[in-house]
Amino acid sequence: MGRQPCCDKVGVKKGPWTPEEDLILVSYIQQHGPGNWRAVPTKTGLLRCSKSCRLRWANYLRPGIRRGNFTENEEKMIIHLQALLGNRWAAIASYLPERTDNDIKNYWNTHLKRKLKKLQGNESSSRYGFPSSSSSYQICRGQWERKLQTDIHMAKKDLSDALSPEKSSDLVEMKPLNDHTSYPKPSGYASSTENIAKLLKGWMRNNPWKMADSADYSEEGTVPMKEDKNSKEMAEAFQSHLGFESLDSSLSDISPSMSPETSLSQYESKPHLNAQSQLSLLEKWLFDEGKDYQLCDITLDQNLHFF
DNA sequence: AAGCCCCTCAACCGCATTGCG
DNA sequence: TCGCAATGCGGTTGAGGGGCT
Repeated sequence: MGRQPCCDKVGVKKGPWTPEEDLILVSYIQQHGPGNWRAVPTKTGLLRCSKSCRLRWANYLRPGIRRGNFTENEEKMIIHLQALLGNRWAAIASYLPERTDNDIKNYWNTHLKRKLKKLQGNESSSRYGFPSSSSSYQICRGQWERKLQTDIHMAKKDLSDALSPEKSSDLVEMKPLNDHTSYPKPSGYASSTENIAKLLKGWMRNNPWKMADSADYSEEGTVPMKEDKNSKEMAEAFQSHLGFESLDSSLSDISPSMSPETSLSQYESKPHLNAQSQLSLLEKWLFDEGKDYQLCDITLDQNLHFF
């Protein structure tokens, strides 16, 4: 017996979303918060299936998404994570909080895959300058796996700490780290989402499940601009909780601290603290390992072994 | 200017997983 | 424990835009 379709196919609209539909969806989520997608089409009158609504929100309308212009560091992270995790785009995306899995997947398929293949043809010219013997590759994988286990263990510990009663209240109040980076304006129809951004303005302010700092949501997809002393303190506390110093500036562009919107989305679909913890751990690992352990022995062409 | 080709990315499809009664 | 509904995820498609001839 076949699975029931997620929605009645009759009368369901398909294809690109119009600005009007976006506005309807955003206003609904503004009032009710994301989730219960099944109810969205009936409650909003949108002729879209629940999955389409969820996807539209998750990949496009959700605040805090950065689109296009992947930095070189992001590129490196994606390449390494893809080698490590395979095509688990959602998992990879959890390490790049501003990127959606769909975006990463598209970027991989359209840019990186080709790039790697090109480089494979030119084996001697490893862009990252790593050796490519198979033995070092095996050692490297083993090190990656051991390191991953350690990180998972640490992440679990973070989680259990976070869930302990005496700490949980602190964590609820923990604010995201803001670096006040402006997100680039989306392209294409996305520019129409300036309207959406305007609609979203004040959303966090009125939202019962809003995050701290939300009152400063600014126009056109930028993150809040106000420096909050408390958030700095919390950021420091957070980093000390993780047990290492601030990431260096090379990381800042791939890990710009999370905007309230991002935090919101993480509350929606990603484990906030744990994901952030793992993110930081992995970032540090990815960019330190190359120096300290020569762990990044995997050349780009070796990544091809994984797909 | 017109036609063709290629690339990008938003969105769809279907399977997997999770949650709940 | 089971079955169903809801949600998540990854692969794939196709519309639209840009570049080239």
